[in-house]
Amino acid sequence: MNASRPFKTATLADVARVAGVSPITASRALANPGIVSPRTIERVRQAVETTGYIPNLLAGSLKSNRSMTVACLVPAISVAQFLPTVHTLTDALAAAGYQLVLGQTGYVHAREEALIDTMVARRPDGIVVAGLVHSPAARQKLRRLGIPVVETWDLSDEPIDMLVGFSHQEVGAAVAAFFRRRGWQRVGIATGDDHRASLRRQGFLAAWGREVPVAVGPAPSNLALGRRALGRLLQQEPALEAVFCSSDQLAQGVITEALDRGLQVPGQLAVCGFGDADFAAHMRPALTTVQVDGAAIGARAAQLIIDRRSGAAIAQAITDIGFRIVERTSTMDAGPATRPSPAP
Amino acid sequence: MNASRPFKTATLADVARVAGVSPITASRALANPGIVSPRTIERVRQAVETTGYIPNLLAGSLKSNRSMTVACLVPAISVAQFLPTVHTLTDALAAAGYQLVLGQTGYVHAREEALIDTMVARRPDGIVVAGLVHSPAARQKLRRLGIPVVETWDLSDEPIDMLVGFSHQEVGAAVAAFFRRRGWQRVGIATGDDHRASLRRQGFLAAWGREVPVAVGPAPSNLALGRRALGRLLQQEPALEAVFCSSDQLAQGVITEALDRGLQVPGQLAVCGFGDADFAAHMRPALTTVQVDGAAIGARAAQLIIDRRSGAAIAQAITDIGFRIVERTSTMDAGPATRPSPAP
DNA sequence: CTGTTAGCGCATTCAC
DNA sequence: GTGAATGCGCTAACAG
Repeated sequence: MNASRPFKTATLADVARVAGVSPITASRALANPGIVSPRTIERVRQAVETTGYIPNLLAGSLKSNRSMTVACLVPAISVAQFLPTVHTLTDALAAAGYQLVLGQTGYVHAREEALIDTMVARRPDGIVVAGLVHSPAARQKLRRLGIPVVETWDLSDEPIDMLVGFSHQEVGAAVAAFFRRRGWQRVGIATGDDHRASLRRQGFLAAWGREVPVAVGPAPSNLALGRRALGRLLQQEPALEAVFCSSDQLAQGVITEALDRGLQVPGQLAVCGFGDADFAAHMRPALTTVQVDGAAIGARAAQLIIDRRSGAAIAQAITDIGFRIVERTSTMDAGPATRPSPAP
Repeated sequence: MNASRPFKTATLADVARVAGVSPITASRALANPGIVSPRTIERVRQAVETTGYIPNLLAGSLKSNRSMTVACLVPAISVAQFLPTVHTLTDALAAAGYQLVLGQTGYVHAREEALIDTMVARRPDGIVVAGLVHSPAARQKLRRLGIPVVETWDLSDEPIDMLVGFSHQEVGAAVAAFFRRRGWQRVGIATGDDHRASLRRQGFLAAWGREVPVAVGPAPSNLALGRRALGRLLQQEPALEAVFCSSDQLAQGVITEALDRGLQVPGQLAVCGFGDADFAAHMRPALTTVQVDGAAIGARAAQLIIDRRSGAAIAQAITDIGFRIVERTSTMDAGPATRPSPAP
């Protein structure tokens, strides 16, 4: 049965003794084989085997000041949006020997600060944040500490350190322009209440030029919230022609609710999502959405951290990864021409 | 600009000097305030403030042999199935001062072993695995090390240490019994190729008593794979009445494809998923599925690790968390009676 | 290519 | 209630 007390393992000193070398030679044989003779390496390798040695990275980190960990802060791991980023980040870092320490801020800014303190106490070699760090105190602290920080999934002129993201206002503006090109007049927004979704809404409204019906629900949004949102939008605007949703999950709910109410999508209602989730292209109707390469964000964030720690110069501290609108069935053939006369 | 070299922080010795006490007193004031005088605590607290001290948990861990980290191994973070477990686990552990270190095995058993080695090198106070650890070498190693291990989302008579899960064979058998009660004869299975999905399929087939059409796709499954799977099932059995899917995402694909082909769901085809994803109850038709309390698994796993490390006796090393079939619209009103004559 | 010395920052153990 | 000494396991820095 597994005990509650700490477990005892062979140390590097044990390995060195068995191999008949000094501890530092054993250390080098394992960490830096290039500068040790092949015969010594082999002896150490065998000693590792017989002793069942497992290195203690905690001890190594203390001396070398490199913990080989990277902290990753997300609002909640269940937010589908960030999954490809976390996935790729984890893999890319693991390939370079880093482990990812996960923290959830829960969309609460106060917790963000406390969480950063806890994370920093473990001396991560870098911190990757989904979104920007909002607490000024936390920003200042991170800047002073000089830990490599990558903020992601957003854009800012003054990141704490490095940034990989895109402009949510531009996303909103692009969707507004797209809706306008289609000739839709009566449009609405179904959105989560998180920071980035709000930016997209603002961008949309600024480009659109006048107020439109908005249904706001708590983040993270899902299909059920989308269904409710459409109900509220239709109350405000029974002749609704198009809806911009802050996530594909929300869009799926809007479409489900529309079809359930006998509204054709497309035809009577057009729907645009955000995120290009794996189901977006394959649902019926196929969902028009804003595609963001979340995996690329994770890969670039990992590279930035690794480069920074290896002393390489960072050519570009801010990367705008962009986005594009993927037009699919959910926004086709809808518009004033095909729109039946508005309900009373 | 953030530097690539290690950052320098005030140490506990600095705090002690500023507070005019010895380092160990400063340590106690922060970690064990109960045995230090209030005046001293206040002086130390102020010294922490002025120095900007951030404790180094790495150093503390080395001495105390408690890293206050827990390793969590999942096939891939993007597998929606485990998200509630990881979410709850992270939060429950954080509340007790533990941080979660995330690792992805990628459904590759060889990587599982290497990943466990890497994780163990950081001396976690516990390891939580989504699923069972399959590599015998890794099992043996973990057992010998005596680290608290919680295997989850599966059942076994001989867990490495502790276990919180349920029987996938029983799930399959329960769905088979459910299908039989409904009187369906021509049933099929759409499934991912991962271990647990295979167990559910086996359980289904054993209870069903004879072979049925099966469409297997790569894990993790999604909507697109579900669409393809239905196509293949219909090739094998054009008069298909009901499909058991290894995930709700897969089921969503099967339903989408069915509706797209003009098959009514329910009415002509019944579909049962697995997992009770957030969208299952709200999609149209509402999805009948197997509900598993993933958050409860995470909460119990956290509790087990915390109890074990605090020396508490573990009353129950194996917890069968169970499951239940949630009947919704997707399996209603379908059956031989309403089934049109089979296609040629 | 290998070894010696020293110390990372903290908490345990023992003393007072 | 506080302090001094010691060492957790490893690696940087310097020597040879």
